[in-house]
Formats: sequence, structure tokens, C-alpha cells
Amino acid sequence: MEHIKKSFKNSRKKRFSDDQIKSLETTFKAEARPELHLKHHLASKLGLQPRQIAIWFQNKRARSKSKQIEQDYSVLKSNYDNLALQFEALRKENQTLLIQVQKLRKKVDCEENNKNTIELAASEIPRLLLDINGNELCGELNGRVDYLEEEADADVLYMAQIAESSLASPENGCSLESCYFLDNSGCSAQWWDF
DNA sequence: TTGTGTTTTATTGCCTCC
DNA sequence: GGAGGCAATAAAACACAA
Repeated sequence: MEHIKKSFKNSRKKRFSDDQIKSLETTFKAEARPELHLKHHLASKLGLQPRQIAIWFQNKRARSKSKQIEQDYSVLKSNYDNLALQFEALRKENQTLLIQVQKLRKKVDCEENNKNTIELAASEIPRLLLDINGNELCGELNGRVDYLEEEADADVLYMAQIAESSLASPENGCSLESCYFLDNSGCSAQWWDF
């Protein structure tokens, strides 16, 4: 610290005049790193020491650099904020579309289920009607029961496969809860209602 | 007027280049 | 090795609210 005190002991710091600053600023705009001869020229012109001119340009470059960093930061932040807004809007839109897809999928599956049930029941009716023997009717009914049990097993197997694939790749957009076979509340007609 | 924060001038030490 | 640039810092000068 002693050397610093010594440096300032005999020289009071004095701010440059407006004209000096103006001239320095003008030169800086044209040349941020002036040659030695230009520094000497400026020094004699402004009544300053060449060392003072050199220091002024050094400090000016430092100020200019930090100002530029602030501006760059401001631009980057603005860009980031805009992107964040866009991202949030797209995320919400994506969520809405996913919900729509799930509803439509549920509706389609329900209609297919109804169609299959109707076709199955329709194919059973002629044989049941033609069979007027009590025992054979029971045989037909037993066969029907066997068929429905097999179909139920197949459904369970299918559900397991879907659930497995859903868990393996949850990004496919069909969560376990949203899959139709676990939620038939939207399906008004069942095969046993037929 | 005074305390406090900001700006400006100046120094120091380190690094790179010739 | 000397010259010059840069980062970090000191300290004077200045601005301003209370």
C-alpha cells in the first residue's frame, strides 16, 4: 500500500475537461487502440501526458467491453424469454391435442367393440333358433359360454400386452389409465345388453 | 451537510508478442 | 527483456437522497 500512497502524494487526481473527453471519444470511435505517435499527438493537443492518454484508452476499452457484455446479455435474455413463452404455448397445445386423441381413441374402440358384439350375437341367433331340442340347446349355450371365456382370456392377454408396451414406452401418449380397456365408462352398449 | 453509491483516473501485476 | 494490453483494484471526484 505504501507505493500507492507514494504515487498519489504529489499528484491530485483531476478529471479531464469536456473538450478533452470529447476529443478522446471521437478518436476512440475511429481507433480504439491508437498507435504511439497518435497518443503523443493527442497528448500535446490536449495538454495531457502520453501516459494519461494511454490509460484513458485502456479504461475506455474496459468500459466499452463491459457495456457490450451487458448489451449482449440483454439480447440473449430477451431471446430466451421469447423462446420460453413459445415453449409454454406449444406445451399447452400439445397437452390439449393429447387429450383429444385419447377421447377419440376411446370412442373408436367402443364402436368397434359394439360392432363385434352385434356380429357375434347375430351369427349365434340362427343356430339357436333352429335347435328345438332342449339338450342340444344346452350344448349350444355351453359352447357359447366356452367361446366367451376364450374371448375374455384373449382380452386379458391383450390388455397385458398393451400395458407392457405402455410402460416400456410411456412417451407413446397412451398412459395405462387412459387406455379404453381399463375404462369403459364411455361405452353405453354391452354385449350382454343385446 | 453528510453518508453512500457510482464514475473516472491511475496503479499494479501478469501475460503475450516481437 | 522491453513494450503494450488487460484485469483487478485503489482512490479521488462526483451525484444525490435524506
